[in-house]
Amino acid sequence: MVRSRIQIKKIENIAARQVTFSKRRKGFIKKAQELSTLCDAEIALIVFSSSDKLYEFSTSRVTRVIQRYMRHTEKLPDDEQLDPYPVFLEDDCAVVSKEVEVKRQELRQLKGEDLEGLGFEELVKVERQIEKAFTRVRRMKVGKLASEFLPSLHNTVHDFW
Amino acid sequence: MVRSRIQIKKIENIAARQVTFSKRRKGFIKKAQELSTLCDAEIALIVFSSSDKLYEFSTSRVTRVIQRYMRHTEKLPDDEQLDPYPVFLEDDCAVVSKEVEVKRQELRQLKGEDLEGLGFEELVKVERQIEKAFTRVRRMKVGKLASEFLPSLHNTVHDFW
DNA sequence: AACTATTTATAAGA
DNA sequence: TTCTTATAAATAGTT
Repeated sequence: MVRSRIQIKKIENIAARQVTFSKRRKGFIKKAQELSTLCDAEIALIVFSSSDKLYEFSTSRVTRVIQRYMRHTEKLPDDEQLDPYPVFLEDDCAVVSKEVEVKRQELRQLKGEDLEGLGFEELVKVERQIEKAFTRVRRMKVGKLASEFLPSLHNTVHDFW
Repeated sequence: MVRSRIQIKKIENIAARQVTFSKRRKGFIKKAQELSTLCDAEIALIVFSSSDKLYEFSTSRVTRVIQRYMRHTEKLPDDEQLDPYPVFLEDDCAVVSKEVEVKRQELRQLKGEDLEGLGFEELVKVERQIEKAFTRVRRMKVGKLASEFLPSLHNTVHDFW
């Protein structure tokens, strides 16, 4: 890039890394600012340094953009519905045992364990299930937060997402 | 910036704006990639064009960075391990039935269903479980992709970002 | 923190 | 959209 061209790979020297981070972060955020202004784009930018410091930029509130992002990504092709819940057939000890095994397996996979037997496509399905679950849980959590802990801040919290 | 210097203000001509957006977006995302690699930073980047199209970049999953951002700004406690897997006690039909119920409930919750009965702290736990599962599944999926489909394209895929 | 030789990004034009 | 190219901007190494 300058006095000499550099390789784009992690800078191991910590001091040098911090210097570069500081310089490039400045340029990077300037680019974000220019792009958003010139092109009327809504941008949110979250950066955690290797020393765990948070830097952010956004044309509006970061959380507003995040909210827009969530709305956008949740509209993704909704093919992949959750498999219909297996029907419980008979109150029979053997059948029940079998179901325990099935549930255990399904549960382990949703926990990200026991994945070795799955092919790529199946992994993608599991991933989508988890992604959806995550969205639902988070929404519920934020709702709880609002109703249990911050009853007087409904509007604030609601806007937050 | 080039043939002539420009003012940083909204480009009113739509075609020109789109051209600039396309060019600068590319450069901008490259800068994000370089910054994250050189400085070992975690970055998430969300861009909505003026025509409402979404572009994103992230060193990991966007929602992972968002979650870290939320933790950082909300200062949520970062403890909470996974509950140990419930032990299967007796090969007894009643117990098995009971376990089916427990598994069903756990499974529904991991799928993001049936969450009404949970309090905030429990929801945080479920969320973390899901987050971990997602990481595992994603890692497994990428591994599969590499080994099953693109054994000869490692470098290409790696260089892509 | 400043400097500056180079590389990189890019505005305008084709 | 893609390419070309002159010039502005960013920045690696140095001080």
